[in-house]
Amino acid sequence: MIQLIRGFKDILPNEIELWKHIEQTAMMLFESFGFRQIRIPVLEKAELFQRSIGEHTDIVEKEMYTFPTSKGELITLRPEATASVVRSYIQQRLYAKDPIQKLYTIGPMFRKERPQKGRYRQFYQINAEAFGVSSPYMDAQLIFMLTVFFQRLSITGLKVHLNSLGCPACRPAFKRALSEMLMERSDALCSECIRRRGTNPLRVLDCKVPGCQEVVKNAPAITDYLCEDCARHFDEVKASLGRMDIPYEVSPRLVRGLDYYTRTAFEIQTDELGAQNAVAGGGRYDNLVEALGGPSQPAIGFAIGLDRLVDLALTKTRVPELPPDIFIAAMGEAARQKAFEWSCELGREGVKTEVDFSSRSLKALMKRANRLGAGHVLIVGDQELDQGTAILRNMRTKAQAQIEISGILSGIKGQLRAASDRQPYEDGQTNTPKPKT
RNA sequence: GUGAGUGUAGCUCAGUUGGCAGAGCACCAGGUUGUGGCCCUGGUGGCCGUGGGUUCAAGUCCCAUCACUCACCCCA
Repeated sequence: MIQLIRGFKDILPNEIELWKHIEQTAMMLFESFGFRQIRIPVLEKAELFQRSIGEHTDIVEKEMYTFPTSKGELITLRPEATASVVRSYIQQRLYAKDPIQKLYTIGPMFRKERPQKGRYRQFYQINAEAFGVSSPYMDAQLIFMLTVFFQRLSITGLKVHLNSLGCPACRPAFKRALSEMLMERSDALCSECIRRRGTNPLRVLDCKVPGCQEVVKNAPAITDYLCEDCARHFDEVKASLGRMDIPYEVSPRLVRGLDYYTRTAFEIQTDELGAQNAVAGGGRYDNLVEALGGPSQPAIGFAIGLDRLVDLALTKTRVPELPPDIFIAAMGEAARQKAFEWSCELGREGVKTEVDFSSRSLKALMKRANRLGAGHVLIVGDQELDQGTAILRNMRTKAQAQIEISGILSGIKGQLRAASDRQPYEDGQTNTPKPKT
């Protein structure tokens, strides 16, 4: 048997209803906030990610799927979406029409990590990026939008972690102070952190090795080193969140693994998913557009981890079920021929129809209709064809009605409409079993 | 990349000191000759992850390998 690749997975129809529900919720909400969808490629030049994410990040150092083309150019399966959206913003000159662009995108990302709960080598994200706005209101609005999103899905138990990473004006001073402090405490650091200390000292801050945490406890806080502008920005983000009653926690050791972040960084975490607790994360990247060869435009964005969100939503979010409106149970070849024609017509007209073309007993057909959760069954055999009528059974009330075969399609639609008027969409109190795949 | 755990029917799992591979659910059929769910009866379904070794005999013991799971690292 050929198996799928390690860390990859199939998402089966049973789960897709939930995925669609989540995606549609996001799209509707984000569009209410002025975001528009963009679709970007899954493959990009390796250089795009190296330059945006940063050479000394875990992602670039060891997690990217990178291949040479036949011409020898290195291309990479995107490990994240922001770089591509920025590339598109620049390449398509979206800024020329209007520097303010609010964009969202949904799709798979790829990172070659060891898989575990909530972490796959192909995983899905919803990304939102806002270009051309430097105001802290934008930061707060994005976070607000995220919290509304999770509320709509009835996801509870989330916590917003907030930090500011400063800017090129103030971060170096902090880095220096941190680096010096880490040098003094070399004895207590893990080997990984000793290596990182030189290349990317910020990363030592969120190391979970007990020894390192002990050291980090007494480390300087970046929020104490912010320059005046960054401090004011951070204060305004916090005040704005407060104004909208968004609870948050300032986490001075939240640094995030991508180099391009400036100022605001945030993560939305849960404690219900095991070790992989970040459901969404993002931050401001005011220098990235220019660094990748575009105009000097600020930007901020976030990514939602769909796989993890689906895990949470599995127990929390109600998804409307969509069982068939009607199942056609036909006995005998002549009846099956009719069933074929009617099911084609009903499907074309948007009536959710199931039919079984095999020659099985009525009992077996009824059983199948029941299992599929069909609201009605149309029963037709030689007797019915002779009489020019068929039987329409309401599976919930068990009521059966004769229905004329001439003009049967409009007859069926009328009956279904009447039944759903009497029994409007409720909160799933029917005893129809969940359809299986 | 590192560590631990688990691989037996479609699914969840039993399988004793090594001795004929099992249960529940699901599926199919019958009980009811043309009417679903509940009940009863029967049936289909297995390279016991794979390869090697020990043994008269291996699902069981040993070695290797692959896969999955969880955790570390890091993040969505």
